Amino acid sequence: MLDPKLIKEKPQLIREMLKARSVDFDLDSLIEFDQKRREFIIKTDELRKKKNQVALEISQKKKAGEDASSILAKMKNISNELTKFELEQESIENKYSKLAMTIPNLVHESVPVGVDESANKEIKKWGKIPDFDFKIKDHIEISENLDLVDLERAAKVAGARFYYLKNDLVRLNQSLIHYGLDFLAKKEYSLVQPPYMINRKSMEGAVIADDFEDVIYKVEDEDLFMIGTSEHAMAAMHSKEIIEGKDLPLRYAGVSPCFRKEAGAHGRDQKGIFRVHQFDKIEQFVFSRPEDSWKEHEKMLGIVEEFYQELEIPHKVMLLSSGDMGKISAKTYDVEGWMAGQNAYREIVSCSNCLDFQARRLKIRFRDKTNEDTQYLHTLNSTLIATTRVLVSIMENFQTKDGHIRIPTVLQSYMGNQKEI
RNA sequence: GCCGGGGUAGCCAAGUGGUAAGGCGGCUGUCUCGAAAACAGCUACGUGAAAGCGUGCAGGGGCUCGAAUCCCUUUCCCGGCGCCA
Repeated sequence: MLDPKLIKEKPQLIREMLKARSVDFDLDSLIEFDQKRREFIIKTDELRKKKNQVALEISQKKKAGEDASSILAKMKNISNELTKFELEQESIENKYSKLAMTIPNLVHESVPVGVDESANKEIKKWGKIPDFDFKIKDHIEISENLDLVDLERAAKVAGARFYYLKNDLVRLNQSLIHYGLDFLAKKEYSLVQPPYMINRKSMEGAVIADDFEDVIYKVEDEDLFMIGTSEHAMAAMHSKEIIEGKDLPLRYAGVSPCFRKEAGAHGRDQKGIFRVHQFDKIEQFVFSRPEDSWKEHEKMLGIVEEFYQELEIPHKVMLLSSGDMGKISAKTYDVEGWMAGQNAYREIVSCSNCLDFQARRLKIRFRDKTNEDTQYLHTLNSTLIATTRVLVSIMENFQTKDGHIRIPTVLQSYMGNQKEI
């Protein structure tokens, strides 16, 4: 959600944002609803004032033991009229907020303007792409040969885009998680294992309507939705709270499974465990003072870069264009890791600053002193590890001539000093 | 799951149908060389240029001229019992 005052005072700024994102949004209606909404507030407030005055009169007459029947009739009329006004006001408020909830976030000035990923900008590149002196396999073939993944039975039991991890790949998955948590704990993140299902209000605060349809699974007959990432549960964690300024920034490392419909991805990455309905993830989530959020954004990216350098995964950092970026984000870096089997860099991390967009929806505020006006804080999120994608990268980049997988050095101690799968 | 007790402002807390007590913490002002103390005002959200006005007593609904208060319902917390990995 954007600041209604900003929309009212600088509609031109909003129009530019919509154009940069190539988003079709009925801004004129929103402005009109907002204006009507304000008019109704004034009208109903006036009537309420009258009602309070009459109620006081009644109370005084009754206390004095006088007859109040003529005023009672007057009061009944005011009450009826007020009910009508309130219904109308509620209806216009609903129209306004429903539309306001679908407007995308502002776009930071450093974001390249463009319609899709072709306008993304490469910022950095790290690591040497591995050079193989044998014919390499993709992760599907490797995992079949070593009995590490069973896709066929998963399809039978759950459907497409599911998998059974098996044997040492299960251990490698757990090792990645363990290593990632230790890594963030050292950076003074608080570790959080959130609820894997959250209610509608919380989900709507963290996610924009389109994504709701395309990625979020709903639990039948319950007000519960499966989280698409721990970001969703962590964003809502402090909803409706006023945080003390001295406690900011709050840095959390969330670990959870992630559940995604992948409804818009038909035909893409159809095979293997690269794009799946369920995977484990460690996520960085930061609640920050507004003035610090850009600094925090770069800091999160730095942590990600350091992590993948230690893991020895060649990668590049992409700055997403206005058209490719998610609607809740004002600026997003993707980190793309090398996947030898695809001979390509593929997305493994997404690192975003959402400014006060989620905070407004979730009413997360802060202040330094108790009498000070509250201010919305800024929220930021970044993947540290989406395990399945990192597993693909490790399997493909670290494969050996004899068909095995070398375990990255930093993970070996987590695997009982095992060096190879 | 059952029985009982609860949810009032940043925190504590009074209030059984007629304008939301009080305290703590905080801010500003007066005073002071400065501070403390004392005193006064302010200390949720909306609207408004402002004065002000309105809303707000866990959420939703109802009865009533009028609801923090009565009724229904949902939810969360505490205690007890039951069940359970």
